[in-house]
Amino acid sequence: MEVHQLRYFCAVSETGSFTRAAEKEQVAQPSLSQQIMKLEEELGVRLFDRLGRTVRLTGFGQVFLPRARAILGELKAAKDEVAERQVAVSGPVSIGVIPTIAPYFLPLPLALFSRKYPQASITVAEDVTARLMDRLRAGQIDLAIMAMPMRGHDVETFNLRTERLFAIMPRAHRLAKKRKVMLKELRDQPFLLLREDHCFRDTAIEVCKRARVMPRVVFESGQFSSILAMVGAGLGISIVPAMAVEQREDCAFVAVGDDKASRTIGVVTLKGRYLSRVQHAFLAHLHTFAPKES
Amino acid sequence: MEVHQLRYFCAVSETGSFTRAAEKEQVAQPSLSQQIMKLEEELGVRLFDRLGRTVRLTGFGQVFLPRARAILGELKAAKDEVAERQVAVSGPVSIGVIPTIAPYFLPLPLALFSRKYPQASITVAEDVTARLMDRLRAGQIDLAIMAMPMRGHDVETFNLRTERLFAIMPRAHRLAKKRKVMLKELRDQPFLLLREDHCFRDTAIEVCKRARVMPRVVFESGQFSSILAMVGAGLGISIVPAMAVEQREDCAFVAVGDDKASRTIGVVTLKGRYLSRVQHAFLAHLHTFAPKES
DNA sequence: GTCTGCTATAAGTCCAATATATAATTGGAC
DNA sequence: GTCCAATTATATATTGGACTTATAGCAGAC
Repeated sequence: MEVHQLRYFCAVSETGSFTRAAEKEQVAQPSLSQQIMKLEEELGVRLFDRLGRTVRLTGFGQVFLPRARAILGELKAAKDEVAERQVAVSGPVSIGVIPTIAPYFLPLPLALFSRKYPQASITVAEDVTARLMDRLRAGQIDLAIMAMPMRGHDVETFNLRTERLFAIMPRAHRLAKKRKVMLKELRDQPFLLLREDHCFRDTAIEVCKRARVMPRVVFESGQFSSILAMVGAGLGISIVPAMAVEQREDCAFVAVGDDKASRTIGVVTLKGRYLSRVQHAFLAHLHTFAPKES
Repeated sequence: MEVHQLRYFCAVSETGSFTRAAEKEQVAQPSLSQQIMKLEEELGVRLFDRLGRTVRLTGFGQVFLPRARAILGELKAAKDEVAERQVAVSGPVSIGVIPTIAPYFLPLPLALFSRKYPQASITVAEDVTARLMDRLRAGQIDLAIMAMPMRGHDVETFNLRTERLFAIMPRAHRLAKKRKVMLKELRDQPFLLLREDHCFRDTAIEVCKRARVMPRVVFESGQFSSILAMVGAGLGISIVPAMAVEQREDCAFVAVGDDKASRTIGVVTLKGRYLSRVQHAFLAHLHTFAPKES
């Protein structure tokens, strides 16, 4: 049973004639006759009574006609819906962000995009890098915002921004008034760091290592705000990226002067993943937050 | 958009692999790949993400899948319904009968058929010959039972039975005691006849003409029972076919002795008209009431 | 690196839908 | 009855498209 057979059948039903149906369907009459016969053969019943001058539906034809029409209608509807979704910048966008970026970077781009495309429904999943990558590969999220570089032959990335690191210490700390601090000056200070699965912990430890400093960890948390509060309480010091810097009564932020004491964040997508119109639009939107390429 | 493309699409969705889908659909994998690509091209979107080892539906694919499944399901349902109607001796049978046959002949065959095929639903249209033929040609009735012969290149007929005619007169009539009567003996009798559009009126007049008798009509009706009552009341005499003969206090029935004083009834179907299983069964059932062919 | 498993591409085959031409049938005019 | 117009069915040839086989390309495992 083929689609064109159904089309021909409906055309004959409507015109009441093989000849006129053939004209309507832009096909030679014998071809149409054959296809109708083939359909009748497959169904095992005659669909039309050929009464010389005129052609009329049999009882079976009358039963089959509405179904054939429904099927043709649904074929068109299916096609239309896809086309509709294609032109409309609407539908779901699912993004993943690591916790050390989400609260600082995301609000603005998200708000701007939502205002530009009110039809888009964005879902944000906040999770650590490893699990975000799992979700990305599983197709659960369309893109992820995380720390760069992210290597892997199955992903594509671009950078959003690179930010300096800041040492954070209690107001009363001896280094608190400096405009800049070198990491080696922080040697032997008690460190407050993120938990192990957070990638910024690795970043912090990495830059320390580079400065020949082995941080002594006295507190671990899943978010900067806890760390800030603890530092403010005098528990120790820490390192945070620029975007986590905020005005606080109890804390002082001092730029880290070491070379390469920075974090780069960027966007990761799965290579070969087809993105819908909205998803693509969101990606393009994020691109506007990226540094100009020269 | 072709049916097999939808089948392939669903198969890939279910198996998550072009190769396994090809096996399932009994087709070479490249062919299946081509058809999927063709479908994607027609829709203008990618339906699958090809991610090396695995294949996954895109957002569009997820939208399209339920619709594709529905369409395939309805194709099958349409086919099944036709097949169902084909094997089952059930459904509508619409027959037409002239009023001078209906009450006498029809009850028995109808009852027997209904008992044999309880699923069949028979509709009887009682009307005069001309209008029955219109209905037959319009496809409103499947067959008609009427007086033979019925000529016409677009119909097929067979005879059911030939019956003698009977003169009907009041008990007190001078001819009432005879076993046989010739039409010429009825000359000058007041005649009660059916109305003009009833064919048995023509039959009666025809046999009279043959006997050189011009009936003087004093009453016309649409049914024999009225005529019988009037004859019983002494209004005059009439002629009826054998099947209309019944025991009555007030009437006497005397066989008409003239040659060819008979009526033949038969079944008419439209040539080239397709009959469903039940309709055919009813036709065959009527055949069992026909005289044996030698 | 090699091997395996998967999809895409290439080239050729073959069937089925199509077109053209014509026969067969019917309906209507005469 | 014959003849003509209209319609569908049949015959034959063509062609387009789905199919096959073979192979390339690519990712992942080892």
